[in-house]
Amino acid sequence: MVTTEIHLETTTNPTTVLQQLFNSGADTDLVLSYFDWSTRECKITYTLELTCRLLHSLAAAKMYWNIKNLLNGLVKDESFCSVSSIFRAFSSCSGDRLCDDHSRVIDMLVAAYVRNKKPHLGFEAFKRADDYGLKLSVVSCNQLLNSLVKESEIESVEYMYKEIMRKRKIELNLVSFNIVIHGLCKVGKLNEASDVIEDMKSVGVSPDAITYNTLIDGHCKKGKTGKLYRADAILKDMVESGIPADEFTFNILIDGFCKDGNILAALKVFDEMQTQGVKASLITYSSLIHGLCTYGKLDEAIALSDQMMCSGLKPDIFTYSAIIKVFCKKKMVDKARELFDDLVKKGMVPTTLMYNTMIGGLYSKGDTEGAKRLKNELANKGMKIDNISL
DNA sequence: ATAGGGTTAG
Repeated sequence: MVTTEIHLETTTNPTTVLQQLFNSGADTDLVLSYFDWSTRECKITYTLELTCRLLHSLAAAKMYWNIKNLLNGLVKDESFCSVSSIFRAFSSCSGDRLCDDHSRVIDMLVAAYVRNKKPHLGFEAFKRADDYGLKLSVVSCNQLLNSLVKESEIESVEYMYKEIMRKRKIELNLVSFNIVIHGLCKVGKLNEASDVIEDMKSVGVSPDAITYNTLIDGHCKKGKTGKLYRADAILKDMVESGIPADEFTFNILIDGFCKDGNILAALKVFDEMQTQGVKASLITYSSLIHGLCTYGKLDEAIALSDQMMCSGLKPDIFTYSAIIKVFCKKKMVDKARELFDDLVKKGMVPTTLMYNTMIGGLYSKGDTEGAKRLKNELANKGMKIDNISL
């Protein structure tokens, strides 16, 4: 049995105690206990250097859960430590060169920024990690890329992608490529997205259904004339590569054709979907019902919503919204009102747009009283009608 | 998983 004796000089300064603990080679568990206890009881904030020294010890001891907690605290208070100060503290607290343990802490720092909704700081950390020769993991990179896509920070996504591909130290995987392609499609950079598909193939990563679906959706949502033609061509590529269209593919195409005003084509895809044994979902029905409503095919829309109910699907807020719109447009306001009450009863919260639709429907039927009641209800929730349209 | 895991549709 090994016993470590620690000789502490009589002192009341927690910083001195912590330093002595480090220098005496105390167990990381013990150092952490003292760090936590003194932070809590003495309300002390240690210097970034000491904190980083602790983080490094924790990494060496593989105490990752503790690192995660500590980093969460650091990241929440960004006035206390900038990204650059953290890196500086790391290089000054370690005598030797930065090692794998440092990489791991910095990797977890990036993940902490993402968790705390600060992707721009994660991006800064990504750049600095490279300056300091630290290697991030593909998991943290993907988390960062994904949060940058969500924030529509596509320039940063492109920068990261290009740097990683140029330096070839981090090996991107299928998910990484899919995230980058999604980001590019989101801002309409469809050619760049296709280039990424070529890149991934050249490094031996094969596109999957998500890759193709993302690109197809990109073409449906962007581009003017012939956009569905291009989407169709990608679908052909997809199937030829041995990847069959799935639920996402069909839904993307159906919505694409509906938004393009080509209801017949959308219905054809809907048929094909069923022929191939892919089950229609709430998303399928809400796209179609919405499309049919927009182009005045109200009876078909109602028939489809009946079909949906019969298939055992329970409408959600999106499908309710589409069906209510259909009934209002058909001046079957009682039926619409019934559904409106129904969804509220089920605990769903109507959107302002749905109130607008209902109020518009009631007015067009001459039910001024009913319209006023709903208007008041809306006002009581602090919401406002903008424009009433059907 | 040495911690941790990310992507597509209304």
